[in-house]
Amino acid sequence: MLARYSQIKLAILEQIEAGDMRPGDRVPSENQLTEEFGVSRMTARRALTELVDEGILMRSQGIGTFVSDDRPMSSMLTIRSIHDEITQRGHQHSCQVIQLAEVKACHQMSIWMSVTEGDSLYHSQIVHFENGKAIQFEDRFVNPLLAPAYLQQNFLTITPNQYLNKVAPLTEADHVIEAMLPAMDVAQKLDIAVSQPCLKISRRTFSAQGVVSYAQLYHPGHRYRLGGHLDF
Amino acid sequence: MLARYSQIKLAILEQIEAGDMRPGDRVPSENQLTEEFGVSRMTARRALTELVDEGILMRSQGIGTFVSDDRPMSSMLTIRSIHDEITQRGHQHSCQVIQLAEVKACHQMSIWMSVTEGDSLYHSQIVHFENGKAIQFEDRFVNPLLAPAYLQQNFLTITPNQYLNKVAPLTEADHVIEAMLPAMDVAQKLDIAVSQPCLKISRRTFSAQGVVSYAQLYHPGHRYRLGGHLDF
DNA sequence: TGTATGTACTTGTATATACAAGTTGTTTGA
DNA sequence: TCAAACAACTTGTATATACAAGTACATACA
Repeated sequence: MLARYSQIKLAILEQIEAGDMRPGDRVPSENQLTEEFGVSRMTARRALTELVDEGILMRSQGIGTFVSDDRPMSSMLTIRSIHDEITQRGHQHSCQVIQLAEVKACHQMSIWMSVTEGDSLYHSQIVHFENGKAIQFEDRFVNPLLAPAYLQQNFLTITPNQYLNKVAPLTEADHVIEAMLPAMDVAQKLDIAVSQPCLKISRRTFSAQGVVSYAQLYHPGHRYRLGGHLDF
Repeated sequence: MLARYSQIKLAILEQIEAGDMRPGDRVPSENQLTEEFGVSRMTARRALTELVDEGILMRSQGIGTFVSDDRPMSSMLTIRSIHDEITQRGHQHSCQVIQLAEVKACHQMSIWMSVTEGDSLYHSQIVHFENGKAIQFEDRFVNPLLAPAYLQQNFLTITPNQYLNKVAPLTEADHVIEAMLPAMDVAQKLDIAVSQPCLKISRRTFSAQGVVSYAQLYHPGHRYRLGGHLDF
């Protein structure tokens, strides 16, 4: 059962999606939504406020709330399997599983993955190679409830990403990209010096049921770049 | 007169800024804030909710609200002025113009900017500061035909990005992100050691008339991260 | 000892209400 | 005619309240 403010959000989004409301059009005022949906003004307000925060709507005091302009905003990072990425370049992909085990969630991890501290998590560490050279060290935690057979997978034939996308299709993701010096063990796994900068991507992926996985991906700075293209 | 929920937000931000609360620390619960500031729970809640939306705090039902990792994040999906990015975090932006001149296009640059080798280009070098700390070294080449008054701008009041977007609205962009060690002169401008990794973004921006600008943006790895969110 | 239960906390959702503040159009009055 | 005042709308801020849902810990019980 969805929260009522979520239902109102969906109703508005559907109308925009269907073209019933176009950019610049006025959406019902808080009071109109209050009557239409039989909720209090604060609930209607919450729906509008969140849509404004998400960039879908714009509002001005005294005037009203409106559908904002279309922002096509193609995402610059599509989430692709490292395997596809490498083979698409015509190169050979191989990988080595370093660890595959069940662990207990520490405090930090429990917050990131929205589980209780001490809950079971699956943990995998895999190094990916492109033409024999290490190109990614993947340190990943997985929610066992959403991917119960994770530990039984043969990651030499299917990447974690591919598997997770199969059992719990992605609906959302957020990620952070940073430049850093690798810890000693990371440097060793990537076969680089500790003074070689790394590109690190920390990514949480969501399915409809919640956080599926938290992955930290380390790439040797001199062997890997991220590219993207934006249209406006 | 600031709204009370804004005052509470500021109070919390100041404590984080001052180091009284560090990443992972617990912030007062809604009820504690209610007593401490003499406001209703909904008002305290609004302060926390907005800080969560801004990525400053994280919260879990039944557990509490915590300070999240405090390094600045910028959305990687949109091209924004570094000035907006910094002021939106409530921080102070300043910058220093190192160079502003007309140069001849070298071979490499002529290809990147789709001009003839030897053609005139405008070249600027600017260091941007967040609360006095260098956060971006911007090395930019501009097509004079599309932004003829570029050299006359006062970049202390308008960033190159803002100006270019005004005279030649962006239609497209592509960029490459990489981790690297800074050259000596870059390290010096960012006031970091040459052994400190940098996040480098190389970006070409297009308007309807063609390539407007080619920029190389260097950020200290330990002071800057790129963040993004994807929906499917 | 181990398990269930209760309690006290946390955040999440929802309502009803009040007044402030900004905008627009109409009406009133000089 | 023109300008001030007003009314009717909008969103913005703030309170008091209630219950739901998730977590943690102590306590009671078998």
